[in-house]
Amino acid sequence: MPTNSGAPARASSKSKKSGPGAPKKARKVPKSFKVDGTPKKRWSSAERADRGLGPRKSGGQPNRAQRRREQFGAPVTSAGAERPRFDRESDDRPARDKTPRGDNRSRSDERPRFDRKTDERPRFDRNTDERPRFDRNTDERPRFDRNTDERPRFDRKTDERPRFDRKTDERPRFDRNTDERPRFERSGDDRPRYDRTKPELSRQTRSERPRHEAGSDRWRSTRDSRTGDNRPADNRSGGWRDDRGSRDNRSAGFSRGTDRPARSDSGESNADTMSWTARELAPVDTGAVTAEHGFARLGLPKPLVAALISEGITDPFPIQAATIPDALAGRDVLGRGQTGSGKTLGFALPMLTTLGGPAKGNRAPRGLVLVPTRELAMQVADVIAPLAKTMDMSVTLIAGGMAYGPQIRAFERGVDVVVATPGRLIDLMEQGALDLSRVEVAVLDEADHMADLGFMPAVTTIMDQMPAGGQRLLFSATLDRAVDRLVKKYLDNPVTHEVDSGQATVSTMVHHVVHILPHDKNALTAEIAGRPGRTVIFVRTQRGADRVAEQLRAAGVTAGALHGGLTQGARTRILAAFKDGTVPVLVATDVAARGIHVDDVGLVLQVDPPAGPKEYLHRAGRTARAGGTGVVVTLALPHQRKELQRLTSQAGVASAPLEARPGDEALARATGSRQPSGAAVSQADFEKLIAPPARGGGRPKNRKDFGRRDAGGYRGGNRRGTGGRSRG
DNA sequence: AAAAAAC
Repeated sequence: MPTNSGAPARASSKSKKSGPGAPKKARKVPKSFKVDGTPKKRWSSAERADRGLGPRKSGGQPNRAQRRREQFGAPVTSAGAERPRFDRESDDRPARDKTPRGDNRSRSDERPRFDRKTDERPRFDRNTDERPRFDRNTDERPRFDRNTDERPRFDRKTDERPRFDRKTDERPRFDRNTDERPRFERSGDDRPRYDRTKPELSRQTRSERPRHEAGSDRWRSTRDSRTGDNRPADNRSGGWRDDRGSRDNRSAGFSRGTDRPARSDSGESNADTMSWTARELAPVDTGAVTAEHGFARLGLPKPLVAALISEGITDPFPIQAATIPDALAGRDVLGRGQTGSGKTLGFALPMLTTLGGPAKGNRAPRGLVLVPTRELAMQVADVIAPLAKTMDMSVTLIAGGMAYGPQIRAFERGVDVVVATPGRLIDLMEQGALDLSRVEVAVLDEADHMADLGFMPAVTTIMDQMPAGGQRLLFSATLDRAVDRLVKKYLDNPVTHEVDSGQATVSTMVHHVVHILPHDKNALTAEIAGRPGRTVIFVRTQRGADRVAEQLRAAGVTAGALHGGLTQGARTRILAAFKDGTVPVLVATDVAARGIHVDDVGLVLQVDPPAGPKEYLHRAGRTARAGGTGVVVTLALPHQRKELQRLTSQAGVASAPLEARPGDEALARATGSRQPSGAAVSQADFEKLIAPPARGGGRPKNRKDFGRRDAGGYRGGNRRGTGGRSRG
């Protein structure tokens, strides 16, 4: 040890020597005692007033011990002998007890501390104190006498109360043999709603299907519908797949429901789901396509090229030009292209071309696209479906939060391409509704994300169901070593295409880190969100999204929250309202960070820092898509500055930070920020804005999922949906 | 650590 006699090291304080002559460090001495052990003078408020001082600030408030002294008299007085424990000179505690307890304890040192071994708290003098005391050895508190106490007590060994044991659970209320409620049986599944011979049943809403204790929170979910928090109290990080192993877990409320009632709309049906139907293209004239056309030169068939032209897509983007030929050649491909650079078509076009057309005979899916979120699944399916249609192939969207019936029936009819999120796909696999044994082309979109800890088990489960040797295409804007395990296990001699010219983000994107003060955060958020044009705001948590959206509406900015804790219907509606401009500001968790394309998002505001450089790039990538321009603003509180410096530097977008207070002109020039109106957007008005969208031209057929009660025909189509939300 | 992925 260094012999720093001038400043005793922590270990050396074992030394008894701490008297007046000893070297002192201020922090080693309880601050309310002088170094010689006598207590410091503490001014009374009258004395403070005499000296022209105001009341004590919080740090100077008497602490508990001091208040007690004032109230009960002072066991600790200037006579040091009366508080022997705190007289360092005469302290006779065992040496090890005199080890300093760390600087953070110094404040409390002025108060009698409780030492389990040596404490003889004066305030509870054994001889005079009348209050019942608890002594571990002798106490025979009458009210808790073990022998005479009549109250039922809990004894781990003999207690008969039904307790929940994961393995041996025999809770009376869920007795397997006597319970009458319809029950999920893994084998011999007789769930009525999945009876494939009676498709009508599948169309029933969940609330109409036989099910467990409708409305029973214990059964349904641990979701807290008041706070909007869908997180179960436990098992938050265990991975949702793990919950699937035990039906008992589910019955005991360990599940993670997806049917949280919409906020402040608690009367609404739980079955607030999303529907999807393939978009259709206007008929195209394939005769107009020449072999000289950009996409045709890549080797794509005429119907596809014609369909692209009809969509206004005439020339391949670089990532498409790079990956399509290799993919058509049957190679496994790792494709990395900047956000908004056209990766979806980069895998969709070769996949459809390879599949060539509808299968003859067995029409189990031959193409599979796996994506991390439901919204992205819908978006990808929306891109692929019309293209597939031109080649007489069908595309099915398989994702949670949607009715089972259409998905199961789709497989009965025959499907060529499946676009799916992992959870529902596995669910259907386990039901036997889905056969992946004929998949020829499998795509992992956002592959690096699909390879992370939370998704990996589900992804491998699915990949393992597909025949080995099929073609695999992995795409992401941030395709890094995270996918190595997947590549090693499932890909064969893949070719990598990285089309970003070394640039992390597109050149049309401008990045600002804005240093702000904590109390300015809400005002600045509102000013930036109040800019004209579409804005996406990212926050870290679901509740943060709800909160920021609410605050923005209170400030007069029409903003809606999007996160995984909402019902799927609510998710779909708010995204639709954002896309059509009804709601110009979307406040989202990272559920919207990847892949989601909305035209003309002019600015991405990160109110909370992203989790990492990849998340930064993906969030930022919601703007400046397909050649457009965009601004990315990241707010940085003082304690986040370093972190953001590191993040932006790792993401390759570091730039000189701005400092801004509300009303800042430089910020206004950079972002278009402006003072919001201040006229709050009421909850009722907001809910009108996100009323069920008229998807697919608003044909009643497409709206049935918003009027879920119409199955029996006793109620008109979307009545319930609009009626429920448009009141008030 | 959070979010996301099923009912």
